[in-house]
Amino acid sequence: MNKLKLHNTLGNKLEEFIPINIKNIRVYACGPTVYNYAHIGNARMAVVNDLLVCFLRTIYPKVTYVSNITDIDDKIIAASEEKNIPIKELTKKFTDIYNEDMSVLGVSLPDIQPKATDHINEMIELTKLLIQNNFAYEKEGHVLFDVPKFKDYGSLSGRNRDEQIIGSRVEVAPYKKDPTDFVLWKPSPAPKPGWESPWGFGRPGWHLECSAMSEKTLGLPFDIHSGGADLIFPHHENEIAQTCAAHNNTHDLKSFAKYWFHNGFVNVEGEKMSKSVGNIRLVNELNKEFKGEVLRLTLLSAHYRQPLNWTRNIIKQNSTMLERFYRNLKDLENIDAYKDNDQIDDVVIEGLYDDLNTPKVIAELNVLSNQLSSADNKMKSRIKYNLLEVGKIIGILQNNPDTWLGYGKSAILDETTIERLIKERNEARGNKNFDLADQIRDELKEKGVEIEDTKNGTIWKSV
RNA sequence: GGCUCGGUGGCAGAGUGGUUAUGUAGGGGCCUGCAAAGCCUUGCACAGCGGUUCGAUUCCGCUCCGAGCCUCCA
Repeated sequence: MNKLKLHNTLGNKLEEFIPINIKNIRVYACGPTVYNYAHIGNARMAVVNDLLVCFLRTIYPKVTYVSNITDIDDKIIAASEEKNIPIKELTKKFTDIYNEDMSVLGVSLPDIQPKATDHINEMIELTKLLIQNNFAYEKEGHVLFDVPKFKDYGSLSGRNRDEQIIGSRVEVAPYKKDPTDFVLWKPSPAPKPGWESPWGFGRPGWHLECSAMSEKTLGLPFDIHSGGADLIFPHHENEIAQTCAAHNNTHDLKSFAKYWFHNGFVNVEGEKMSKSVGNIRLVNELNKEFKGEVLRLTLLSAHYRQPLNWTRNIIKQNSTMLERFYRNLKDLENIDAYKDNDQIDDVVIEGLYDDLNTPKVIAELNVLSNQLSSADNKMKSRIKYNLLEVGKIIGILQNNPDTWLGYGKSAILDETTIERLIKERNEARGNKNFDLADQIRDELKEKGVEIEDTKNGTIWKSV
């Protein structure tokens, strides 16, 4: 029996996943700040977590997946002012675009997608608790978390407070008692948006929302808390401090979430993706050029914790691979997907159990694909079963092969015309008039129709 | 400066103390009138230097190089 192992950032090692409550696995992923189009890095987080949740669902009867939308934040305020669009309108627009773009990549909506602005009260209550427990203090309209009081601060990211102060490159705000203290609540002078609170009109600090929303939607403790690797510090470190301190569980960091799951970064053509370099790859743009399934497979072509270097070349390679799988499925269209024990081959599925090793899984699918040429019908049936069932988990190969490959569909020519031309060409071939035959083929190619002569006759597809 | 994580064949990317990763690209061949697809076949690897070992790409140490975080960031 396979056991799921996941890398836990809290402890920094591979651990067997043991659910808190086997009847309901609870997962929280830090979602996007919605002030712009999502880029391929956002997509990696969404796809990896979608895979995690989808795989968990094959093991456990119920999984509750929560991923938030951050809809109040300095960058949003700045974007709203710059574009002169009300914040609500801006965040609604980019939330919708985010969900749409992700769905093209085969990412399902989370079960709950809470918004920060719907949880201001919870954040205020949490802040009150922290003040009450003497882990937070108010100064100049700010409420700050008193980091030195939290002994285990830094455990997640593996750094200690002193080193951090020495290495710090930022000026310390005058209202902070300690350089590492962070904001829970801050003043928000009009026209900036804000809410009434015991500490005056203001808005929450960034880290507070995820502490509030995860507790509200999932209860404490929950199983897995995830996000991009850059969130380890300070965001997740601060979340742990807030939640544990608010509940006086400062000696048990796992009283918040048991497993911390982080995906690696996406680089672009070997460089960090950043606005200054101008190499941000937006999902919205990529979706216009490539099939979502190709992008998804490309995102899963490296292990989720490894950096992924996003280049045109790897998209092309994965596209070719995916097309081959679909050709396999096309060749297998008259074979039923079936396997005696109704189980995915162990050698194939074990990669997923081993910290979601998708490159291993994909490699094993290729091994199966290579066996097709010499397979009998029983074997073919098994291979088809594996392709489809594993594809279901990792989010590929669920389309109709004909549709995916473009067989029998053309945007330019109508079917009758194509069939007539193919017939004329085959007549020409029969008469050994190959010049005419090739001429017809070229003509079709020009109109985006490619033909293949198979032993069952000529078939055509759009390219 | 501190804390992480890496350096595998043209490219991408797993893994392992001794045996083929896998894909893609390239070479050769088969099939085809020719294509396309398919099939067969074939190069090319484990940054460097030490150590442990019968044996290391895999473990340990050092060196070099790269990336991320420490400030908003997926």
